[in-house]
Amino acid sequence: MLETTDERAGMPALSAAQGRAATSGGAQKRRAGRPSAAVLDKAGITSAALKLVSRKGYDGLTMAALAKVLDVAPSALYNHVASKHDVLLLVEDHLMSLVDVSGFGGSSWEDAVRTWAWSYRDVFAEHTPLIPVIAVLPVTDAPQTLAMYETVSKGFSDAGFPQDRIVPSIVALESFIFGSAYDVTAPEDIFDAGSMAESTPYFTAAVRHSASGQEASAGQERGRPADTAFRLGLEALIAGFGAIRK
Amino acid sequence: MLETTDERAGMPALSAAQGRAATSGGAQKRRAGRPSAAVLDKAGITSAALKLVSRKGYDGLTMAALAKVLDVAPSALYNHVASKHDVLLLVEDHLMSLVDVSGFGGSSWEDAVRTWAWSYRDVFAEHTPLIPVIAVLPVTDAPQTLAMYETVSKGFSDAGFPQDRIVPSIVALESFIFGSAYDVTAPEDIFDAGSMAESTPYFTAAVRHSASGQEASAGQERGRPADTAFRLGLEALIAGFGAIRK
DNA sequence: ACCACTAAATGAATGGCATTCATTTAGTAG
DNA sequence: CTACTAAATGAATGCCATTCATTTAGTGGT
Repeated sequence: MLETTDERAGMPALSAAQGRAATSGGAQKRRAGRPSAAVLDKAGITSAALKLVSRKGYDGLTMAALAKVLDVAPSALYNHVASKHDVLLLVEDHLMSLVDVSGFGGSSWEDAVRTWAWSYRDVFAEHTPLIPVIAVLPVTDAPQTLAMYETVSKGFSDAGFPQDRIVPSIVALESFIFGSAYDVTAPEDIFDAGSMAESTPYFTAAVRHSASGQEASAGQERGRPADTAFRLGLEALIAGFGAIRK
Repeated sequence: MLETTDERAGMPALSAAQGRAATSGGAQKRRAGRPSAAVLDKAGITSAALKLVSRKGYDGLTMAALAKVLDVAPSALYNHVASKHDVLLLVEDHLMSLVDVSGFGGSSWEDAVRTWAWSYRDVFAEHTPLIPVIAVLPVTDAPQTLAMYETVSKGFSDAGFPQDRIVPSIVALESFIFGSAYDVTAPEDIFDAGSMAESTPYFTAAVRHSASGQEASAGQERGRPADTAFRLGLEALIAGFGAIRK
């Protein structure tokens, strides 16, 4: 009990506890005490948190704001999650189900990794504040995350990876993906040396030429500087790891 | 004025504004009003922040705690930095000077990159809360950071990299380094699937075999799981990027 | 020598935040 | 009927970054 309350359905995650704030104008407040029908559950909290994040960003994700969206007192949340960190874990695990692992099983190992890595990066580029949470998250209590690892592990195994290289390879790819997700959110002028440009001639020249290298792919899909760097690194990792297979 | 106050010396960064709290028992408080000799400066704030972090971690780095270490009222800090974020930038830039770029110029490009990447990862593994700050930090107001980029850019240029590939290559390496820094801090049992192990056979097997792969290097230098993954990824990137050179 | 200005400190707010606790009410097991 | 547990409210609590009015000290100009 206590943890199994909402894991039954798995996917839908948008079931109970909606509409009150939407249908009623949020007018008459609930009186104190347990309501006849439960207002909150983990699935509802998760989807409300996602809505809130997409509207207001992670700065706007406060327990108070979350409670307001759910038309509930902030303290009520603590009957369902132990802390704000818990809420972030719920969100994180939900996002993992959005990562595209469909290539494993169908496509070649190389193409499967490409599809997986790009979608993984894209998902978390929109949620970089979760990266410190994920990167250190024991997988135990994150079913979607575990499911992703299982699919990817099987893909590597089927591709002929020696057993003892599978986890390190995945970890290395993930590290690259997390770092690259930050890169997506960096400002365009991140490498503008400003007034110190004269004292850094090599760097300044390299930045200038990378910009002109970009012009070729202007208006293209995946043509931002962050995409160029990601593609370059990813292809190197795929080539390097591909050579490990027997 | 206003920004140039402490950039003069560059390296030492441990000069002014010390000892007051250490020598005097912190007994008699300073009376209000500007003191004859300035108590605070950026170098002092930076080194106090570093001390505080090493003693109490980043959770312990609060403006109040920092003020206490410096024997000053919290509001006094705001005469020297605009925000806590500013303090983090000072710390970040100082840490960049600890990254070992000495390989560029002496060693082969491969060895220089190895030295640089390992030390970069090691430094920030101890300071992961700064990663979200760095990854998105315009380089303009971070002199040490800029200096590092200059040295590395020159190393890549001298090694025969085409100009338009230098920045993307460095960015890709950095992304991998940042992600890998998190990995160092992950708990040992991060991949323990717990009760769900039966439903994830491929993943569970891979985790088991990666553990036994580790035993070989038990007690070794750079033998932790995070080190294995980092080496694997780094060597793949070096090999892949090395092929770009003309 | 005086005056205006700026720089650097104190100390007292301010508002936001996560979290806790006492209380109330509703279902449920014996 | 009676405990007990679950799920809500609402009123604290304590911490945190930041701001502001005030005080004092040095500095440049006349």
